Amino acid sequence: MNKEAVKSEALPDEALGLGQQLCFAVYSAAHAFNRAYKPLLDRFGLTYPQYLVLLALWQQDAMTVKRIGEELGLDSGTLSPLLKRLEAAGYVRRLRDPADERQVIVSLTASGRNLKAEAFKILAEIGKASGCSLEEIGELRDALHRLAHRLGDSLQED
Amino acid sequence: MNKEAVKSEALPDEALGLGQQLCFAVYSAAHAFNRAYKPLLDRFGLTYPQYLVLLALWQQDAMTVKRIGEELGLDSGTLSPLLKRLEAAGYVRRLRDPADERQVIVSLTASGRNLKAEAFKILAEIGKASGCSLEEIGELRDALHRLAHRLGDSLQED
DNA sequence: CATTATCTAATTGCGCGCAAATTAATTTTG
DNA sequence: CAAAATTAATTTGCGCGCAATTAGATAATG
Repeated sequence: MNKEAVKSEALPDEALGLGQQLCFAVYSAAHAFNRAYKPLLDRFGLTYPQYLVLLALWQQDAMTVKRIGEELGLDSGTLSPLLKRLEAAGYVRRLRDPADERQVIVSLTASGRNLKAEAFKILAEIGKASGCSLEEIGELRDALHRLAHRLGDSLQED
Repeated sequence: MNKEAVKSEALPDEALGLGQQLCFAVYSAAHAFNRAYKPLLDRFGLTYPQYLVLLALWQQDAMTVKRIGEELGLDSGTLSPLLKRLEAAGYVRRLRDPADERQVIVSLTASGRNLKAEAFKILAEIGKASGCSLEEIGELRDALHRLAHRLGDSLQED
């Protein structure tokens, strides 16, 4: 009776180890980024998800809540209160679209636009902390995007 | 006046794009894993972080809250209520260590141990959804672990 | 041996992240 | 054009994740 015959899944016990799991590596790296960004963003009274919204708006200003949600992969239940806090902090404005009153258009304020210059410094600091070359960053990033898309696609197929 | 002279940071505007950022790729992949695991874990009444605790306990049973926190990178503020829910679900027991009453030892119940067999199936499903070869998974995982450690180290140095 | 310091969990408060329900506006349709 | 269906955003409820505080136990110190 060999090993293969005993375990039909062909997965050894160690396969369940935390350190073996890709999902846990991603989970840990996400938290590590959060912790690394925190002291850099605290100065501006921003959280990391709020910073992501600003990144999206610096790329393309005046988006609807739905559009921002598509960019970040978040729903309005998450974004509505987050955007209110960003507005209270003075970085964005929220205005109903006169052409379609269901929609809310989120736009940067002058203060929000000014923050973009600081973002380059933050990016440089994080880049240094990550200790990755630009090539390494590019490869990792693309591999993760492919992974996320495949995981997302697999949800539809059920 | 060439481009380099204009921008002292030497970082082009596109560098701030969401799609360019490694941190956002990690953030998105983490959420994608969460969403992929959700339907698989719902059957057992588990959340993804609770599943991670079980992974840790299958590897090494009867750990203190502090030890589990070191394994997962979480503090007692997160773990205390999470472990109470895991106990209420019948998967673990929480007992004060008689030798040191400050510590709480978390152990698997029979029900928690039995779940390990299901975890192999979950792992196989996620592995399929990820669409990664074992080599690819290994490389990505190791690259992310190195990244997380470097980001964590950089917090000490300030 | 009593005081102080340290350590472990638990608790509180706040901001995500998501499901589900709600409200209001627009579009589709019969 | 009126009724029904769809859409966008908000709200509610719950579980992380983390900072800060608290309570209780142990260790270190004078």
